[in-house]
Formats: sequence, C-alpha cells, structure tokens
Amino acid sequence: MSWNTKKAIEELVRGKELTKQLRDLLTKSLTDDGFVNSEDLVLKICDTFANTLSLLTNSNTTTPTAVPDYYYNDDLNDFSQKPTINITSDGRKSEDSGDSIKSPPSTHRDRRGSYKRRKCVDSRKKITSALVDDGYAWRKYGQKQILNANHPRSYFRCTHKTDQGCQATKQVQKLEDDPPKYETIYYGHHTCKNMLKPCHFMVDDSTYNDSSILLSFANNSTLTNKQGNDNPFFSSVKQESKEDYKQISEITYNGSSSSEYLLSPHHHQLSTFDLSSADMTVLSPDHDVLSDVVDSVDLDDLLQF
DNA sequence: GGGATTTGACCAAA
DNA sequence: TTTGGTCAAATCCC
Repeated sequence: MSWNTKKAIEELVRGKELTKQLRDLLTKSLTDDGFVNSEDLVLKICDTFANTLSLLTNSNTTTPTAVPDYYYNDDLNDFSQKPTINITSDGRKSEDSGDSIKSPPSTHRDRRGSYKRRKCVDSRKKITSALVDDGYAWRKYGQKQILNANHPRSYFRCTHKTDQGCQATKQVQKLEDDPPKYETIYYGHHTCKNMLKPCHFMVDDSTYNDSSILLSFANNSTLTNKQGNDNPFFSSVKQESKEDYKQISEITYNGSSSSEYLLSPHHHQLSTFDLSSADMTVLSPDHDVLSDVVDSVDLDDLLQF
C-alpha cells in the first residue's frame, strides 16, 4: 500500500468522524456556538474530501514530505494560521516554501523552480458559450499560444494561493469565435476559505431554520433533520423523475463524462449532482434557501466532494 | 502604492 | 527538439 493510499484512508476516516460530529450537531438544538462549530466542521469535511481526492489522484507519488503534517492534525480550527500548502498535484516544487518567499533576483535564474508538465491529475472540463464568473477569485499567471489552436490559452490560479496555499488552477481557452465557445479546465481543489461559499448556506444564521438541509453521500447514508426525524420530503423528492431536472452543463471529470442536474423552476427543492462514483444530493424544503444555493454555488464547487 | 496582468524565459515531459 | 505549464520582472490599472 502506497503512502498516499494510507493517507487517503486516514483522510476518509477523519471525514467520517467529522461527518458524525456534524450529524450530532444538526440533531441538537443549535445555539450560537453551534453555528460556529458546524461551520468549522463543514470546512473540515470539505477539506478532508479534497485532500483525499488529491492523494488518490497522486497515488504514485511516494514522497511523504509532499504533504505537511497539519493535514493530519486534528487541530484545524484556525485555518488562517495554516502554513502555505505544499501539496502539489504534479509533484512540482512548491513556490511557497520558506526560502522562496523572497524571490531571487533575475540574475539567479538557476534558482527557479522546476516546471513539470501536468500529467494526469484531477481535472474537470467545462464548455461554455461565454466566460462566466465561477465565484472564485482567480489570478492570471500566464498565457500561451497552443499548437493547432486559434486562440491562446490563459492560465489562472486561485488568488489565495499565496495567503492560504490554495492550489486550485484553471485553464481557459477560446475554441471558436462564432458562436463563441470557451473551454475551461479546472485542476485541483480550492482549499481557501472561499470554498465556504457553497457550504455556507448550511450554517448561515439568516437562512438556517427548522427546514434542515440534507446531505446524502451515495445511497444509504442520510442525515436527519435537527428534530431527529427522517425528513419525509427526502423520500418524496427521491422519486422525482430525471425528466424534471434541467441539465445545465456537460462536465468531464477525470476523463469520464458525468451530468449535473438542477430541478426545473417549479422544483427548487432539489439539486442533484450525479458523479461517476457517488451521488451528492442537496435537499431543502425551503424554497428560498435552495434558490440562493442555485444562484450562488458554482457547480464546480460541489464537485469538490 | 499595491494588486492584477502581460510576456519572455525557464524547465521538463513527450 | 518541441511543446505545455509556470515563473517572475515589467507594466498596467485603480
């Protein structure tokens, strides 16, 4: 068993425990403290699954030092004090190591990092007819004319790469002029606090009410609402036919196609993201809450699970 | 002045 | 050797 596989298992175990804690939180009467804790737990859970995906997609990496210890530290309460993340999807030397904070003068070109070409890593491809704001702050770090391409490819990284060590990147390339067609490929996962955006609806004071939101991973693990009852809405919406959903975009996830579905306007209670290996279902009987979700959550954010 | 963008150079995979 | 991905100085913009 490779080192990454072992660590992936550790991450999954940790995610399981955190999910249990979140479940317990949601089944209790929430206090103000409860909101803070649940938000923290959601952040940890998102982080855990993102880490696991990174580890599994780099299972051939055998360099233990590629992942800092804090990833496996139970005390993750203060994300602002995390050191910059050195986990890399392509094995490239991190630019955020301590000695690279002060950039060497241009005359010391031998001290530049090694720029390994991206191999098979966690990626999601989107084809859109326009450049759309995906809700994250990106910083352009390069542009390149690609062979047999009519337009240059632009390279973006998360704005929070330096301050939070977020390793998410994306490439945008215009494929056609008329009609305009853009291909966006996302690499890695956001570990910055921006990733709270899609999850925030679950714990936000203004939207959290008795109508709990259910998260369903795969088929048989569901959360109950905070009264401890199985939500009858869940069973009812599970019977909705796929024809009621509006497919909003075609996504390629690590090379295999999967579809995302949103409910048609008269069924705002359900949003299902059907991935290749597991279903993630976000449920809410609260129309307004999920409307906010649909409006504010970028699909790619949810794919981070 | 600080953050974002541009662009040529650098580097390694193919 | 070619090509794609990234770096980092120069430049732009608010």
